[in-house]
Parts: sequence; structure tokens; C-alpha cells
Amino acid sequence: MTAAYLEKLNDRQREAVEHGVGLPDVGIGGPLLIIAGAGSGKTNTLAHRVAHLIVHGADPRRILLMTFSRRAAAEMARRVARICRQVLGDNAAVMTDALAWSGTFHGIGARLIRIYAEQIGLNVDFTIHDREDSADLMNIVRHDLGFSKTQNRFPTKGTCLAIYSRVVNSECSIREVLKSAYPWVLEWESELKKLFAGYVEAKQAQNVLDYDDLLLYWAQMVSDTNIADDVGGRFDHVLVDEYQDTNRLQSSILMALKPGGRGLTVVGDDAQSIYSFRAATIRNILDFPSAFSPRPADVITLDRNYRSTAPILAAANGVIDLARERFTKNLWTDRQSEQRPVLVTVKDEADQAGYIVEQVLANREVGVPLKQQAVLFRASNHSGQLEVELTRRNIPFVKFGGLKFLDSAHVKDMLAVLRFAQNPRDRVAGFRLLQVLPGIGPQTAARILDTIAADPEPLLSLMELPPPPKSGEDWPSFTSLVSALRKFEAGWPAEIGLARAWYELHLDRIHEDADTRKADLLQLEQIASGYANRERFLTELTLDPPDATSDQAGVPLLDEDYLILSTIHSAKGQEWRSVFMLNVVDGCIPSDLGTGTTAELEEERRLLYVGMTRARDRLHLITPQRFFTHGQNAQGDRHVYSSRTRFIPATLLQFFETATWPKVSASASERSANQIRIDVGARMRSMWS
DNA sequence: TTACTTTACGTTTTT
DNA sequence: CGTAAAGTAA
Repeated sequence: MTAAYLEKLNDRQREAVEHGVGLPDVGIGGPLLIIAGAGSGKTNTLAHRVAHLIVHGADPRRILLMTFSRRAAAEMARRVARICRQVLGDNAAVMTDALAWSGTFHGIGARLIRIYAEQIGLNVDFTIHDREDSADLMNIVRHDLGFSKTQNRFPTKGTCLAIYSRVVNSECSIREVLKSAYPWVLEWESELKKLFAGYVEAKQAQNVLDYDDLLLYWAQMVSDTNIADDVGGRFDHVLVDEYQDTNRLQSSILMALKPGGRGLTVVGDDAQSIYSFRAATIRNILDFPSAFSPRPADVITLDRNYRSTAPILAAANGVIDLARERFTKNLWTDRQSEQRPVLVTVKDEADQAGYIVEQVLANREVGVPLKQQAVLFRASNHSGQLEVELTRRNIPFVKFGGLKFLDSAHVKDMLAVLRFAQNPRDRVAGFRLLQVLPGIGPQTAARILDTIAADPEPLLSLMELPPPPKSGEDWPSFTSLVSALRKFEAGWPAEIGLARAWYELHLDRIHEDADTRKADLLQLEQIASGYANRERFLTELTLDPPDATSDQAGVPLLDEDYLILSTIHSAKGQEWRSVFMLNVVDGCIPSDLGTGTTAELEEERRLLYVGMTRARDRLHLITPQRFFTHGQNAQGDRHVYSSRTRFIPATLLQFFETATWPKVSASASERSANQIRIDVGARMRSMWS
């Protein structure tokens, strides 16, 4: 008997889908590693595996599915549902709705920790700090310990947090982390230890968790055998996507969850590992088979690419072939094409933007919608000029990656209101919120928080506090708002309307551009109404902030057509018919900040590979001959002459079609020849002065 | 102590 | 260039 849905798969994929299913002992197989190259149908295979398990009687409520992003989880759930429907008919909806445990490591961690909060001595009302909040708290501790006043510069709050995070996620000692990644901070090792101890104490006193805690508490939880059995016993099958981008802490969690590896499936591709700055390590994927004894995990490799044309794949293979270390073999495809990827040289970033606009519009004329085209770049600020040009030409676009609108001050203020009501011990929220009131600055805010922290229900103390002298009329309306929110009087999502009404009173005074900010707050309210309650809203927004921003007010409607702009990191797992990569020059790819060690350099190479393998039919790599550096130098506008990325040396040019744009006309070349770009005479004179 | 002004500084990728 | 920290007047 062969299910129809299996027939569309190739042999390898099918093997991966069927692995261990239907074994006599309740159909749970041993550990499985799937090495799945770019475009090899990885998502599809994983979705089929989940569906296949369900069809063969696995309880969807007992399947844990961890993906890299919320978006990936949703996509996976959608596909599983579709496959199941083919077999189970309309009953499938009941089954697949129960696929409740799918999400990111951090999201699943948050849910489990809330369930077990009491058993591990945590108040269930805990709030979660995003990176900015964590850095603020780190800064408070840094000040309290007097490290901000030291003669030699102590690392900034952001650096301190990055070091802390790396120590936690890599399961290495501070010294090891400092030596390998922050050698210039080695002299501060003992101070950092004190700082981190203080930071951990502060978090506990305030009932807050940071991103790393979501993994750390989970790991601690399952290191206790009783809770480990309980948590691990919730799941028959554990499947992990993008395993190459997990870190040591995450693999520890997995191993504790499923010590023998039974029911454990991980999928990944070491050639696409691009998150080592988050302490991800490909050792996880390499060491996975031998982590189990006596029998190692089975390994299945998917190396047939269904996405890109042969010439695009050849070029991408050429790039990754030059990698120092390789574990997977090259991909192959049947998709023939005459069209090689194009390596375009343009004069500067303005021409780069011009070229892309021209090509994007031309593609649309021949039937490729904007949504099927994407522009990828190394760093989010690289797309600035292009965004301006797109706006000028009235081409709608949505940008993924980079700054989020949650980072703006007014949105943070609003969230602080809700968070403080949820968890009055959250000092970062309270500190921020109190200073919204006129006449209350850091000192007053700190004093108020100190006073109320002693009370088991801090908000009762707050109500009884004498109004601070200069806050006047604004104090009573503030306290009544917070207490109303604390008591859930208005219900959700009416609460956020209350908070906004209060905050808008202060908005005009604090910010000049109050009106545009009000629009953002309305949008926030819209988003909020999509969540069941305040806790869910706060948790999910922190773990999965809306990641698209657009130049126009609001995100374009879903049925509208728009161009995709994305960092390469955010483009992971996606594909488009036509892909443009910006600034494929040394200094951007590889980023000049990432050329320190060979490991960093190799990751930059993989980044280029990941970007190139997003393309289905057309791929354009663009190299501006010069671009302007950000900072302003003594000489005024400063630009550097750039050269093609070192990852595409002359030997690889055979895989590309090369072009320049715009087509050089006689007058143009004359003009450029007459333009003095470098004052050679001055340089030679200055040699002797 | 707050609120405004000046100076310094660094500058990727993200849960 | 834009933000964050330090400095200063009220």
C-alpha cells in the first residue's frame, strides 16, 4: 500500500519521510539526521514526515516541531494540514489543529516555563525582556557596581550583554569566550563575572527573563530527572528544522529531552550555517550521529535541487566549492537554462538602484509579479538608496530585517505600560514608564520603584504613595490607569485602548512629530487585537516582533503586489523567481567587520551562497565600483573604490555573464575621464612635506 | 533633580 | 550621520 502523497517524492525524500514509521514498537524510530541542501525540498519533506506520522496514528498533540522562525512554523503547519487532508478528508482539520507544539526554541521554551513556573520557583506573571530591555538592565547593574566610572573604558552595555549571551549559549567559560571573540576585553574578566552575577540577581528579583533565559531555564528544568521525564514524556516525536543554526545550549536541551534519540529528527545543511554570531555551531549537526550509542543516528542526504536553474546552481556550487571546510556534496538539478547569472558592474549605489528598478519593472512586464522578485543585502542599511528610488518611482516594497517599529520610543513606552501592569517588578518597564510623567526623572523614578518593590503587591504601595511634587495633575490618572490594568477591569483588547488614550496625553509634550507616532500606536492596537490576552500579546510580540517595515505608512495589503527587500539572514528558507544581490563587493560581502578570523570569513562565504541559492530563474549580483562610507571625514564626502567580492575570483567568472550598466556612451566616458577623482599631484607633494 | 546642550563615538546579521 | 553618554543651566 502506497499513499498517493508519497509518490511525488524522490527516493531519498521518501526514505526520510518513512524512516521509523510503522515499526512494531508503537512506530517510533531511532534518531534521524537529514542533510538537506538548498532547494532540495526540505520543508516539503519535513511536512510530509509530520503528516505521515499523523496518518499512521501519531498524536499531533504529542509532536514537538521546532523551526527557526514563526513564519516557518506557520508554513509547515499549513503544508501538513494540506497533506493530511488528502488522506483523512475533512477530519484532518481536527488532527492538524492539534499540532499545537510548533514554534521556535524560544517560543516553546516560554510556554513550557510558564507551565512549570511554580515548580521551578518562578512567578507565572514573569515578563520577557527583548534585547534592548536586557541591555538597559545590564546598564543599571553596570552603574550600580561603579563600572561606568572606571578610568579605562569598560565595555558598553551592548557588548556586555553580547558576551553574557555568548557565554550562556555556547556553554563555554567567560575566559574562553573573551579569548576567542572579545580579546580586547580580557582585562575585565573578573569585573564581568561580578556584573553578570548582579545581572542574574536583578532579573530574578524583578521576575523577568531574557531571551537566553528561555533556553537556560528550559535546560535547567530538564536537567532535573523528574521534570525531564515529565517534559520529555509530553512528546513522542521531536523534529527540529535548521539544525545547523542551533547552539550548544539548544542541543543540550534536545539531548535531555530525548536521551536515547528515539523519535528525534533533525534537519539541516552545514553549507547554510550563518548564525554563529548567535553561538550557533555546525558541530551540532556533525556530532549528531555519534551522540547516540550503541547505534548512531541514521543519516539521509537530499542533494537534488528543485529550485534553481543549472547555471545558477553551477555558480553557487562554484562559490561554496572554495570553502575551507565542506561536509556536504554539491547539489545537482535537471532544470536546464541558457541564462547564466549576471554580474553587473555599475558606477555607484545610485546606478545600482537605477539598474534594479529598471530590471524589476522589465520583469514585471513579462509576467513576473513584484512579489516573485527580491533584493537581498548583507546589512539592512545597504538598501537605503534603493528604498528612496523605489519610493520616488512609486514601486511598493516591504523590507524584512533590520530595525523594527517596536524599537521606536513611543511604541516601547506603550508596551512598558502593559508590561508594568502585568509584572510590577519589571524595573526596566517601570523606570521607562514613570519618566513619561512630567517632573519625574531618573532619580525620582528609581526612588519610587525602590519604595514599592518591598511590597508583595507593589501596585498597592504605588497607589498609597504621595504624588511626586512636580507631577501634579498627571499622577492620579497614571495610578488609576495602572491599577485598572492590573485588575484586568477593561478586558483585552480594550486595555490597550485605555493605555493609548492615557499615553497620547503625553505624546504631544514629549515628541514633536506626535501625529506620525499616533499612527504607529493605532497600528500597535490593531496588532494587539489579534491576540487572546495581554500575556500572550506581550510574550509573542517580544519573541516574534513583526519583522516587516515599509516606507509607506503601514504594510501594504496582502493582495497588493510588492517587491521584497530583505537581509540575507532574513531570506533564509525562502525563494523567488528573480533575485538581486546588492553590493557584492569586498567590505560588504564579506563585511569588513567579519574578516577577522577564517571562521568568520567562511561564514561570510556561506552567506553569499545562501543568497545566491534563493534564486529560481534569474540572479543578478551587482557590484558598484565605489560607494560612500557612512561617516563624514575631514575631506567631506568620502567614498572608497571597491572591488568584486573575493568569493568570486577570476576562476569563477566562467559561471557568470558580465555586464556594465548603463551602457557606456562616448560622451559619458569622456565626461568621466575629464573628472578629476584623485589629485595625484597633491599626493606626491605631500610625500615630502 | 530635571531638562536641555554639547561632545564623543562607532557603524552586521537575530531569537 | 545619527545616537548615546556626559555636561550644564535652571
